[in-house]
Amino acid sequence: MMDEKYYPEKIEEKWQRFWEESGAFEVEADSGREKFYCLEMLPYPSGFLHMGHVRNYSIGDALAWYKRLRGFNVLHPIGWDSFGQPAEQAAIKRGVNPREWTEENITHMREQLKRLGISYDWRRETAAHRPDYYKWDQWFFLKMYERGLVYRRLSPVNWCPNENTVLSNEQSSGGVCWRCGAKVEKKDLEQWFVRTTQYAEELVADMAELEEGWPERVLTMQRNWIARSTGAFVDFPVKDSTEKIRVFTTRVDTIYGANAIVLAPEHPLLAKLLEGSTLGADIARFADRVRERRANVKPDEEVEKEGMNTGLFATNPFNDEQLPVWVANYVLMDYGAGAVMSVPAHDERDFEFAQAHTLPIKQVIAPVTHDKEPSGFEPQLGEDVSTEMLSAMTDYGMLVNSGEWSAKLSQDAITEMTAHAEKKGFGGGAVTYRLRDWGISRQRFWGAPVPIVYCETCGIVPVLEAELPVKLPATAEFTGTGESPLAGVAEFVNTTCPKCDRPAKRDTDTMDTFVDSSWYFFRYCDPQNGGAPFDKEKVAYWTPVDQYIGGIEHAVMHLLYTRFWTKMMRDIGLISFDEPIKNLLTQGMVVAETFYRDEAEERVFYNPADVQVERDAKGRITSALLVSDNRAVTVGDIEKMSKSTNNGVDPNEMIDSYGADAVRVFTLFAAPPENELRWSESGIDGAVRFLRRVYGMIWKWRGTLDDDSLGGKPQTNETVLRNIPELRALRQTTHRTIARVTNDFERLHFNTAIAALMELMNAVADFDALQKGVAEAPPEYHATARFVMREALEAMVVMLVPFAPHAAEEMWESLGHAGGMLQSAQGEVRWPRADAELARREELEIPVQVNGKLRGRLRVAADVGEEDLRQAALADERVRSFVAGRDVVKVVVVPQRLVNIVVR
RNA sequence: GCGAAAGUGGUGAAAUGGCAGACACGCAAGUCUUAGGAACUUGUCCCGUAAGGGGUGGGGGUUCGAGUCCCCCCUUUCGCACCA
Repeated sequence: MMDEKYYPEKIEEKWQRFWEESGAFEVEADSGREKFYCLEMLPYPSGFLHMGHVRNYSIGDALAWYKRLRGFNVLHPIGWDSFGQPAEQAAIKRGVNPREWTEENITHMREQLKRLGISYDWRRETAAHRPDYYKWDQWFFLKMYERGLVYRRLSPVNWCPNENTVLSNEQSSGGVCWRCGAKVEKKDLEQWFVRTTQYAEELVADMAELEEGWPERVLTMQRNWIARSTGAFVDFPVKDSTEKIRVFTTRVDTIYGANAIVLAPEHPLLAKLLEGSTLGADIARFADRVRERRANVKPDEEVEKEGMNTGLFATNPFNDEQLPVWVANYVLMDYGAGAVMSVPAHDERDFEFAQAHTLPIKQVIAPVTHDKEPSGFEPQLGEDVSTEMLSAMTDYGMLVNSGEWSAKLSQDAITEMTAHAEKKGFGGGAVTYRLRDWGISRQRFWGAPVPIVYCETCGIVPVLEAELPVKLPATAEFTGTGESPLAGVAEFVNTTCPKCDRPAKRDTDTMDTFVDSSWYFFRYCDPQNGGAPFDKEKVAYWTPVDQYIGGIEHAVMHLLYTRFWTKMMRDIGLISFDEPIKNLLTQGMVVAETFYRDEAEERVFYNPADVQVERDAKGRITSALLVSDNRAVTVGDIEKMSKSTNNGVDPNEMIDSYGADAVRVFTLFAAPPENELRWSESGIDGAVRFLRRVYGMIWKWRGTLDDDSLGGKPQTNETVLRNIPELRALRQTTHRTIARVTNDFERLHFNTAIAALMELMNAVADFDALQKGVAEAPPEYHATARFVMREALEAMVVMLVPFAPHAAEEMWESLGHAGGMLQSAQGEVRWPRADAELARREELEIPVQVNGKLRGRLRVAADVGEEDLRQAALADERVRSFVAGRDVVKVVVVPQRLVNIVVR
């Protein structure tokens, strides 16, 4: 049955077949059992698994197995984020059909996942590009349309000139395309938007629920992205007009220091107010220039503040001062009110602007902290301080030069002045967010069609629910021009109006793929449902997700959208909680060494597999040779695995050489999951070595553990145990290891869990070596030894399942358990239980310090009392030599741990 | 510029305020051999023959005791970047 040698290929194939045939990982909702929903971020089917995927799924699988062995009903599904640009790029560049391309990729990647032996319930597999899935994207769109949560508007969109497509704000963050890095331009198009801002407040507030289970980093990023800001709005009446200019400010306390009102170049009032004025045309030109400049600005570039005086004046409602109205490039139309009051003395940007245009600077806040120097100038209250002030003073302080508000503190003034503005009707408190609504229209083919029809008589008409899905046509003409490909498919475009039945045209845009991924893990709970996105009861059982695992790159977009989607689903009555994901683990990147040569034209990178590294006596890398020509290559930086640096490794090749189990063990052992994982070929060798040692030990002992001929049935014999320390010691190690590994799993510290198993293996090997010397021992000894060994080996094998499931199943079977690890559990909890009594050390080694320095060690019984420990420490000969001739000031005794003698 | 996180052997790393470096990789010496990309044994933070001393980016502090807590600085990584 079991081979003497460890042949991963054979074992892995055997158990993968067994799992599949026995439906080992297929689960159903069962209200009688506690559930655990373990989820990994679904992959885009690019065609090939990379090491990042391997890491992601190895982490998830370890946890899923652990929870299963602890008796949980574990939902562990997978699917495909199969809409999106690469399929369409392939269509444009190589003329392949996106659907066929996608399906082939899925088939290939599914095989790769199966070779890794990840324990998915494959019956629940979903794919975004299939009509039975995207039907529900469209259904959600209609639901949101009914509730006014999606709307259409003409909007300057972020446009990637390289990929000819619209990008969301998030996707164009920093002014570059998130995927290809091209400079983003602006273009006006009719777009569909999801009103994410309607939930802005909740998206911030509910983060309190996530503090426990989400990385602080992710919460910070989301908070920064939403950027809730409280302040006030104030209306400034325009002189000689009935119009008012509204500004938003967080520092209404500085309003007496305003020297101008500054509008964004796109501000709608400009055109209105300057109608017929000669300046109007100049301003329009200025606005155009600013816009063009903005589109072409490089990510790190500092843009100089430019502005134009409009000649208009607005009245400060607090003091009736007439302020000039400017237009400037640094004011943004889509934040706050699109206009600001410029207070140069107390705002850095306004200060810079005032400097650039030699505007007066008036100080209205005086510093109150005495330990802080006023920022570089002596306050000359009431004067223009533009010559003295070297930088803006943005701290809170005491109001000066502010009429009746003078001498108040900033914080109080903000509250009172906001109330005043509200009472007088020219302002009030306001909260703004940086978060924008989510533009979901894409001029793309490979996505879910927007279920909307345009009728000449009825206007914008939603498709009837019964008519869903609006199916994508088989193909379209892929020109790559940025025009929606669907617009060229007459059979698709031409339809009839759902309301009046007359000829009408369909929306030819498709939805952002983040729509698909916003709710996919709800669909896993009920993937075949034809009448609803999912059954409410099934989802109520399985969700929320207990543990989500994926890359940090989704910290904002995906994870924010899915939080929004959850709240929307709650409000349409599908679910009853606020947050979809209880615990989030963001795994680090997989990185590797790079090797290169600088050739005449370019830098040529060589794959680490083709390079031989030389080391010195300390193990430091001294040089590297390319194996093929035996000449040196330069050792480069450690970088994320990528094509451009040619430092990637192919999971398939790794599995071929070492087996899936070893790949998984190494992946989890080499670093904690949040850290970068540095791929190392020798590291994976170590993983194989470890598995081989365990396997060899099982092979050696497997038959004899049940063998009655030597001393009878293996069993514990209390007398033997009491008298033979090595037997007690192995039991102790076994139970200590169980406690450690269990605890490590709860903290998701897989690397230390594996280290603990390695230690147990070392202890087992030592014990095994001892057995040579006790051949003549009495039968009771052997019976007990076998019992102790069985206990150690079985615990080790079960705890190894989450990391190396194939090898562990094989070894479990050879230890005499038929039917597989899960089946043989028969509803029992298979995970071993640590017996605290057995794990307890009998004797402790207590370090003794003198003035904090280690001076001796005491061997004492584990239950030694505090006073006895103190006496023993003081009596220790070595310790005494350090204490002699000095006064003992204090003796600190930490029970079970340490003694520190303080002397003078 | 703003914000966050992190700095520990040659490397990946470990350490509820209590023996710094577990477990591995690499390296060194050795054993065996069917000479391998095997297995096993031993050693491996630094200085020192040793006794001993030093050591967790640097500096200060709290404490009987600090890799761990607090303050300042340096470096690196990540996120945001005219958000009023």
